[in-house]
Amino acid sequence: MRDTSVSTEAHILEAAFAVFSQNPGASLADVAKHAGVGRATLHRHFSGRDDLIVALTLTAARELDEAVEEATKDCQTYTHALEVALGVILPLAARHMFLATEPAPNDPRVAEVYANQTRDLAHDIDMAKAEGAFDPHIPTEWIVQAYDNLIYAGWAMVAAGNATPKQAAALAWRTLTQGTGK
Amino acid sequence: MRDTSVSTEAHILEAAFAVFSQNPGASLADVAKHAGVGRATLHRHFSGRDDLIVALTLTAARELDEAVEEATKDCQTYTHALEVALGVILPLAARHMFLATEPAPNDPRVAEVYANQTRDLAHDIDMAKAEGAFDPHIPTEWIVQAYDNLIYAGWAMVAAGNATPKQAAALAWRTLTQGTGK
DNA sequence: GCGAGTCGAGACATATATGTCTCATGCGAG
DNA sequence: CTCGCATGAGACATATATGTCTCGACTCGC
Repeated sequence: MRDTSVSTEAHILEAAFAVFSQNPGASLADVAKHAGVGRATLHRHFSGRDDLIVALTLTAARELDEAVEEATKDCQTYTHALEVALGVILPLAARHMFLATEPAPNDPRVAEVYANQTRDLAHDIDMAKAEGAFDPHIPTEWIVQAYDNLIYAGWAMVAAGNATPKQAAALAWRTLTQGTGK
Repeated sequence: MRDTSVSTEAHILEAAFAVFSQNPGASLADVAKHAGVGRATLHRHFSGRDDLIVALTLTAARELDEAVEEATKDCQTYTHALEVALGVILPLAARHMFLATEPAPNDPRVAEVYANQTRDLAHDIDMAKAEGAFDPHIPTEWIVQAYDNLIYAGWAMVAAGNATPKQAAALAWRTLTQGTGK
């Protein structure tokens, strides 16, 4: 048996990230063409659009987890880990952010992934609160929202050519922790 | 001649805001049904989906402009005006935010509206910088992004039932100006 | 009451995305 | 070399949204 299956799936997923990032409404034919595979082949690996989106979501979550894990493994504090994580998440946003606007397939695995991400982030923020990084009177839910949306803002800055990923991450972290005041 | 045309258009636009807010991918048939109008009637007033989206965009922009104008007309400083504006924009976000994810029709009027909004906001922020509200070393483009995305974060808080619009607006403004630190 | 204009319902045609199927091809394992 | 398997190309059927058209009913101004 040839082992091309795995690599074909990977190619399709990679093409899907590229195509959907630029045009979230692209057709599966567009994805197949960009992947250099036949439309039928795409259907052999993913039963339909929803299935593909689910696979993309799980892949994106795994990429994020691995990148954050790798980057923060030597961090001494939760606060520093959150800052470092922001720096590695932001460049990946260009690949992943379209999933936020995509109509989410009603899949339990996707729901679990999102729930886990939010829960883990809330946990780390609570720990950082205990370290004194955040005002304990501010709801953790708000800091989660602000964290996510300032990452999005940073990605928009990079996309508009107004900052490098590093600069955007620094601005986002500074704004989250100290605001934009003097 | 009956004057029902204007009111019919208004009904359709209102229904479109309601329907698309909950499901950005809804069909025009859904909009017509929700408006209590025949599908053909919708096409008599709006040539197609793109035309409808353009009308929604222009309507939303006008609503925002009027609300902000009215709320800030007595403000003494640009800084205070930005804070007040944030408070009136946030509740409207529930109606308007789907337009941000909608594939934007390539219409010059829409482009002009967005350009004006960004330009005006950047101008007000520059003025507020001069008043000392923002660190002049931070790019105005970033503050624009942070302002917009913290509004979105506030709307998400409200949508999740974690805050009232007033509370969310206060959190967004506090975060923008002072961050979430102690 | 009358006519003009608008409306709701629905038939009809069209476009596009989607999903399935077939068949010849190419490539690697044995 | 030969067989097996995944593939590319493309035909085919289907579903859904879209856009146009017609027709009878309604309402308002006159």
